[in-house]
Amino acid sequence: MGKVFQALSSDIRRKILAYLSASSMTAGEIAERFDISKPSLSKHLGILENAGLVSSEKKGQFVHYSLVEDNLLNTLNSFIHEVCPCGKIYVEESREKARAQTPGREVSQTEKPQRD
Amino acid sequence: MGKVFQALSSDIRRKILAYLSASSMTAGEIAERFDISKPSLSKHLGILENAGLVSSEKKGQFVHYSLVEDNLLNTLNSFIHEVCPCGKIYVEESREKARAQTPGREVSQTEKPQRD
DNA sequence: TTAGCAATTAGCCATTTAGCTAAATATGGT
DNA sequence: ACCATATTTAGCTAAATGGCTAATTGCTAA
Repeated sequence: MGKVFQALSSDIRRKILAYLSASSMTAGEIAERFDISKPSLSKHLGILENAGLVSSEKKGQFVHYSLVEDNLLNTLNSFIHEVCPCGKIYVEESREKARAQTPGREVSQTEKPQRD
Repeated sequence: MGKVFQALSSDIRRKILAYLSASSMTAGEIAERFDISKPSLSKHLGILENAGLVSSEKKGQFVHYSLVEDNLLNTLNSFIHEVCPCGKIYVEESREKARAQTPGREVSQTEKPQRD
């Protein structure tokens, strides 16, 4: 778990994860998007992959990278349970109540994403 | 948000957060628990406080530290929505289905905590 | 007011991190 | 075989991190 948080501690690495959220990309495509040299980016991708947040597949001379969503979600979730094992349910219940009482007004970040 | 992840990237700082999850403590009490000098620990507490993950209150010659649960939950949640905005609902639905089909068997980390 | 304890700040050193350029390692096309 | 392209590895430097001890600040109590 330390490796995951270490990986997430860098601004550019979090941006890379967000950039990969919609689709897989080659190392080159990612490097174009961010103002950084290819070797530097390669190292970041290596760190993300080593943390299990990203997976790579070589296709010919290209390497395609994609997000491993499950690892991210599971790690953050298990961390939350480690650190705030008791308080979480009250926060959740509070938000549910707020949602129920003033529907459409509670638009916090923690609200469930809409169904398509 | 960068500050929060930076703070979370350290092993000992995550341990401190976990240690504070049950109750507030003075800097000295925390320092006793971890094999580290008081000045070093003080710096860690400063980083956690600066990130908004911990709050401090001076009482006489002691400084009491306590966890700020909300900031942690909100930051992680908003990050998740940033990085996996679309896939999350499918993961959730999948888990709900699994839970419905084999009640009592699905005990993953992402399951809701029990009501007292 | 002076002694003593809690906590933080200052100053120092070793290690790690993040960036770069140049070189090496594929792979594909001619 | 040979050259061009994609990516990673090597090797370097500057800056950040994390630890320590010693010194400082603030408070309590004798």
